[in-house]
Amino acid sequence: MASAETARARTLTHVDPVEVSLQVALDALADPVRRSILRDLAAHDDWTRACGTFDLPVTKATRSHHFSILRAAGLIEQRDEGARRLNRLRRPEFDAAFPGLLAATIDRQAD
Amino acid sequence: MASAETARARTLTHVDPVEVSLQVALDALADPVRRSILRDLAAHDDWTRACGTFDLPVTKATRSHHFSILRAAGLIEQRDEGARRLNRLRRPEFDAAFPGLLAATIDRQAD
DNA sequence: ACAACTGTACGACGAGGATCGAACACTGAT
DNA sequence: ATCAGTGTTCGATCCTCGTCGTACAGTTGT
Repeated sequence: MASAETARARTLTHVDPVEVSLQVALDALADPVRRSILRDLAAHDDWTRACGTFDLPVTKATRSHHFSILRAAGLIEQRDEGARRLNRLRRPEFDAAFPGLLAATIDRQAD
Repeated sequence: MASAETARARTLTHVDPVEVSLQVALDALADPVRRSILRDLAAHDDWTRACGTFDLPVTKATRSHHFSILRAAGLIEQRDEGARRLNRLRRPEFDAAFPGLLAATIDRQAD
C-alpha cells in the first residue's frame, strides 16, 4: 500500500549527500558537453529526459561515458524505465556539497 | 608629477573587466596547483606574494606555466618589482564576470 | 522468433596538458 | 665585473581524457 507515497518520500526526503572531492566535481563541470547536459536538465528538473533525447555532437558511446562521469560526480541520478534511462539533476544535494558552484557554472546562456 | 597617484588610481579604480570564456575559467580552476596558488593569494589580497614564495610541489618551470594560465584566465594580475614578479588576485573583476565561481572553488579548507 | 531501439563495455586512437631539465634574460648585491 | 637569485622559454616526455567503432545486453514492439 501507498507505494507512490513511499517512492515520493524516498525521492524527496531521503537524498543521500554528495560525497565527492572538489577535484572530481570541477573535472565533471569542465567539459562543455557535460555542461550542456546539465543545462538541459536544469530546465525541467523532473525525470523527463532519457539519455538519448539530448542534442549532443557525439556518438552514443561518448554520450554514455559523459553520463557516467556526471553520475560519479554526484551531479545526476539515473533511473531505469523500460529500455530508457531517465535522468534527474541532483541540484539540492550538489548545492549542499558545493554551494554556488552549479549556479555559477550552468546558470548562463552559453559558454 | 603625481606618478604614484596615477599608478594608484589605475590600480584601484580602473579595473579592466575579465573577458574570458567560462571554459577558460573552469580549465584554470580545475588544477589543484593553481587552486593552491589562488587560496594563498586570497588570504592577503595585496601585492605581497612573489611567484617563488608559494609552496608548490612543482619546479619553477611548471610554476611559471601555472601563473601564465591564471593570468590568461583573468584570475591574477602581475607586476614587476625588481627581479621579482608580484601577484594579486583579481577577485572583484573575476567575481563580476563569474559571480560565485571563485567563492565556490577556493573558499574551502582543502580539496 | 525476429527486428528495432536504448544504453553500456571494451579496445584503440589522437589531442591536449602537466611536468621536467636546460638554456636564457634580467635584477640586485658583492 | 662577477655572481646569485628570479622568472620565462623551449623541447621532450608522459599520461590522462575525449572520442569513436564495434560488440553486447536488455526492452519493446511486430
